[in-house]
Amino acid sequence: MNLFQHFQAEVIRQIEAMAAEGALPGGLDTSRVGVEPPREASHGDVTTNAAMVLAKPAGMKPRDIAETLADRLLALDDVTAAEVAGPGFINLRLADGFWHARLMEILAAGRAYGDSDFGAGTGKVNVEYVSANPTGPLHVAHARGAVVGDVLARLLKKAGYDVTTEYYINDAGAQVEVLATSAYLRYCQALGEDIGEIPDGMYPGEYLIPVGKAIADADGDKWRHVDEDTWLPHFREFTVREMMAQVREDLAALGVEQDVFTSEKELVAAGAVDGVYKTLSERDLIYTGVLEPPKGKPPPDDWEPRPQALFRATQFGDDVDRPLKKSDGSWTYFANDIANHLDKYKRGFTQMIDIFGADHGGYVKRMKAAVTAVSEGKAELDIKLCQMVHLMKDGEPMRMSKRAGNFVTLRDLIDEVGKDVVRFLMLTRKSDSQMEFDLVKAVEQSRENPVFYVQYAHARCRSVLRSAAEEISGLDTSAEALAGADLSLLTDPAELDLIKVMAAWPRTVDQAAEAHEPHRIAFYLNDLVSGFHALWNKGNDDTGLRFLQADNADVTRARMAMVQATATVIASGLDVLGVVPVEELR
RNA sequence: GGCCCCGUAGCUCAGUUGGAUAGAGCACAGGAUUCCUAAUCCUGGGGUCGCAGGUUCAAAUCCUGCCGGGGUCACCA
Repeated sequence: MNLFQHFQAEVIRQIEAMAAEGALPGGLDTSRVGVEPPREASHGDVTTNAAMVLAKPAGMKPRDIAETLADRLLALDDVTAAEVAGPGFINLRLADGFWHARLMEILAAGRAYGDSDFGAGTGKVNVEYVSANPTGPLHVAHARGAVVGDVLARLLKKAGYDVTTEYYINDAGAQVEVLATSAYLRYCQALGEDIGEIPDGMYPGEYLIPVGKAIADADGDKWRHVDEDTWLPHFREFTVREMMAQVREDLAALGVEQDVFTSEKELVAAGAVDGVYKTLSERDLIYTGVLEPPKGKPPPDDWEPRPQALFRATQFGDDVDRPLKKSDGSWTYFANDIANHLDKYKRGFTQMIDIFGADHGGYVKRMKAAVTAVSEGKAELDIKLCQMVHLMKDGEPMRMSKRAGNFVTLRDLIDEVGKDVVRFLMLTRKSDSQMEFDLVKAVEQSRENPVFYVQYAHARCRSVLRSAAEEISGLDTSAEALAGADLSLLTDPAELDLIKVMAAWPRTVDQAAEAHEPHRIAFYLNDLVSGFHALWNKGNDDTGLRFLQADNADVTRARMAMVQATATVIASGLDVLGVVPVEELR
């Protein structure tokens, strides 16, 4: 239960009742009435701005509305206080029993706690991420986008959205030709020829050596004595297939498995781009024009003003119209990507989310413009830009040179710190902020390391539950048994505070999903867990607060219910992050 | 030069889509362990929310203009 949503509905019901009694004008717009946690915990459990939002349209003073509304809210079940404060806030305090009921809810729901129907019925959502060139293994720069996309998708699913995850394979460009040629060199090498240095512009990576060898093993020297036109298609297809297999393997190692892989090449071959061109032309959204060279900076050496087919992106908010064809007559990447997004629209997706690297920032407006155009405004595209990740080692920046071939692959990173650490830490910043990723700090076991901090709390919960089962005979610590505990024994403010954080989980899920901000889950977990560690340590000063009370089975049972619930909510959050909660730390 | 992102405590960052007296961690100063893992916790100081206007009951948040950092700018993806 999203308790804030629950009380929002109550507040609106009371407003309508007031209108019916003539205490408020009828037909007021309640869409801006919000129910939120107060900024200050001392203000209560939930707060509403209703009186302030309604004051103007109702032609009344906020405090007058607030007084009446507060009286009505006080009469509700579970509300123990309703105070008017500040310019017209109404602060509610809720009964302990309400919080105990939330604990029951958690025990009953298990890790599904926080699942909601928030996004149900809003249409199909497509999340596209990674979408790297199949020209080599994924490297660290892809890690952030992969995690952000994957966790966003999991988050949206938890919030009830109908989600499909997708990888758009950029297998149609010139880079793929270069890749095939590079693989051909390795093929010659595998046949025993001396190929010398890999020429500039080719892919020098060693990962192509096994590809060349595989072809040599399979086909012998049959490609050695034919024209490039003959061998190129085979090498292109074979190598791309190999690279994609590796990409999928690397993603799987990160815990990422996408539902749909769309090939740019196949899209083009199927005539999808021609279709887009035709449709847009018919709607007069394409014309032949000449672009101006960029101002401020000297234009590229080979710049020449030439007429080309332009999409009227400016009609949809872009800064300039964008070219659809290259000088050799083939489609631009953009043209193909329009077809990609139209294809998604045709497959029924009205909400699309693309995860891009920050270097594609300049591409955002045109892609949004294109989606608006091809869907005639019926589909929405949100683009999340992931800023750069700077790899560090114990505080020192790690300089990576792609030319020297010593760039760090995604696989290297996973092997070094583990997939769960990569996944969690990538979400400890909002995606549009740059971040540092320190290989040493990532595996440190200290308060500074949020992954550890959260895992430690979960392990502590499990540890207490194990100890309780051992030390108190006859104590059943299964969730089912604990659901029968007398929770009214949980009365300490510190205990209730922890339960309140747990009860905020469903709202966190809804809000993070709506905002498309998966990092909020990591921050929530940090908050939750710090509440748990704090309560744990209160037992140092006050032994009466320890979870385990050897001489009081009833209290222990109630506290075990709380500990079990804590572990459950942590696990529920880690599930969204795709991180496995640990039973113990070693 | 255009566009996009960022600018919040000494440092690293949150800030619930416009709410009340702006919050954490690190660092600094002090304190807690006969105990379920002290791998943790508690207390304290520390701020012109880059600057200046504007919008309104209310702005770190929205608008405009500057300043600083990063990214990007036909035909690559």
